[in-house]
Amino acid sequence: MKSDTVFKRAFNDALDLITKMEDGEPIPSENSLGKRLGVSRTTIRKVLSILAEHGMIAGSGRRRIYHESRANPERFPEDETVSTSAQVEKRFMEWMLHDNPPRGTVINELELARHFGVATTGIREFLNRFQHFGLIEKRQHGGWVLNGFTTDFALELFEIREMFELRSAGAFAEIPKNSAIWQEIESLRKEHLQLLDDIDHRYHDFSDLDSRFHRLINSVKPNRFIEGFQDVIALIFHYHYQWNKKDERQRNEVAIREHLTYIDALFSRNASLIDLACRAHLASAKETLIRATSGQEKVNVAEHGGARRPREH
Amino acid sequence: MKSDTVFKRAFNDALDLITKMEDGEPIPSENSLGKRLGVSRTTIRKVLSILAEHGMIAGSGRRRIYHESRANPERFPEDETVSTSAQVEKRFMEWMLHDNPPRGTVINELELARHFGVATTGIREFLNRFQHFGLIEKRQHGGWVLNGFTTDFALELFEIREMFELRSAGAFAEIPKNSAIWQEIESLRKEHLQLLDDIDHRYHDFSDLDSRFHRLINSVKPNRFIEGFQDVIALIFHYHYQWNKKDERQRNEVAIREHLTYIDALFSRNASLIDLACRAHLASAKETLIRATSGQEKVNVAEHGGARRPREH
DNA sequence: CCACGGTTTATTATAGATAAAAAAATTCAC
DNA sequence: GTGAATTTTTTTATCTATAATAAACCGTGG
Repeated sequence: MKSDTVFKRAFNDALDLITKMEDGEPIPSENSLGKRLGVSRTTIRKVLSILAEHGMIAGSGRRRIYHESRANPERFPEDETVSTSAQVEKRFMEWMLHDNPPRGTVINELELARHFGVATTGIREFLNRFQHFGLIEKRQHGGWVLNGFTTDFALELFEIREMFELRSAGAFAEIPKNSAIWQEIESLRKEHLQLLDDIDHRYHDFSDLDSRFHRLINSVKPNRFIEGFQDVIALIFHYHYQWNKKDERQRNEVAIREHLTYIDALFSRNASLIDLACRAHLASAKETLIRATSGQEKVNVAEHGGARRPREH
Repeated sequence: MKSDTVFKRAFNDALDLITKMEDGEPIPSENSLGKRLGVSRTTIRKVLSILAEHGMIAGSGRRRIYHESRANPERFPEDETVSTSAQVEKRFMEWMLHDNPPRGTVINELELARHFGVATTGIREFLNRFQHFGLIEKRQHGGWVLNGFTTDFALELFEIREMFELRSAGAFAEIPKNSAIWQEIESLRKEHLQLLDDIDHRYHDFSDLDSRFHRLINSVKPNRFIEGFQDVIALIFHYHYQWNKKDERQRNEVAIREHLTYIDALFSRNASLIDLACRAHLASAKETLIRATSGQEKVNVAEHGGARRPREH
């Protein structure tokens, strides 16, 4: 059965919205609410009907008004507002990056499902999507093995990341000054400065900004495979930032400054300056990630190759 | 319910194996048969018991012998020996490359499932795995859209392919002469020559050789993301070769000769020679693929970017 | 007429169940 | 006591079912 997480999140959001209104103020139309909260009208109607049951909405049809009441219904807990698949991703990544299970660990679908409190279908679906992130691998007769969040992983990830980003950043040298992209860069630059200004309180906002910045750079010459790879990067870093609290403020501040240098280099439209700034930033990001890995040694090539799943055809 | 395709293929294979035996010859042990056919003993036992029912095997336990009989049991049809997921892949790729549905076509799971004669789960699982091949994309509220097998696709594919392969091929200049890899290359070279020798009859064997050749090149400096990308390449070409029969013999002959030049360049361990041969071959492969695409124009960047699924976090 | 609420239909996300296949444990015969 | 066969247990592949959600359709009051 599909979970009603969409409804629950919408309900919470609607509650926040509605309690800001004046007593007696008319409720916006179902369509506009739907658009505002990013859900369908079906869901909005469900939310409204519950709200009405609680006596927070009076009237019906076109004549609905907010009715301030002491009966303040409870918000749904945050956990229940995220979809099963998102839950699985979160729990899995936490296990992976936090508990750091050794490479070679085999993954048991049923066990994981029970552990995460979801059906096996959810696990399977996740594993399939997650496959190309390089942290797990299919075995010949079904089943999955962990590759582990190792130094190898970080090195291979960054080899590709550097290739892709140097290619994209390099393209900036050729972009005419009147291109719209420069404004986007400039506005990101401002965001960086704002964040830096309040770094002591907002340092955890960097993860998202980082992802948007690198995506923007790689979007100048769109390539779906590079964009797909950005998803890998974003996922790894998203969870890595969440977990690795050590020196977080400090690390993020350094990274912001590197970004600013990088942005200046882009504006200069000088190919070698760009190249330098790009390499410098990526090298430092690599360092940070590698320090967080389990540092297991590289397996020899033969075993590595042999473990690969033979394609079927 | 899991399908018994493994059993059926094993049965067919066992039939082939057993009918080559002499009357009265003892049957190999269950373990060795299992190893030989690549299935578990459980499956072998099932096969043997059916074979015994047909009177092709006499005796039991350690004393099983082949008993030639006129009761020649029928092989299972080939269709029933491929797993559901493999079936889905095949049918989907055929639809994609052959019927060439226009980009933007939305994919209906239930409809596809009925059309392919499988449960929706099979379709979902395929779509999830297939996502990163760049031919389909997730929409915001669930559902999938086709990106289409377009010229754009081919161009983006080859941009990455070239990046990766130049990186790997370049590494050959540094490999010491006594490395084991040179023997592997040499043996592939011989296979190329053999194929060329009998090109009129065996030209369709090139697809597999091609894939093995490029995988070998990219295996010198192992990187899981590059290996993953080889899967994309292999899949596209596998089906492309199957479908595009036009000038097939001719095209493959040309490609083989390019490979031979490429191999000679590798043996030379001269970086610029290698670079040249690699580029030449990839350019010609790109040409071939592009001619097969539907040639739809590139969509503008804004729309392209906008269609991307926003990550949740 | 047209934007909005009411109603119906289509589609997906996810649970749950089960046979097939693999793996492990046990027994047997020489 | 060893290699093979038998039995049991574990795990996956795959189907079916259904609530949640989105989307389409429809009538009506201003």
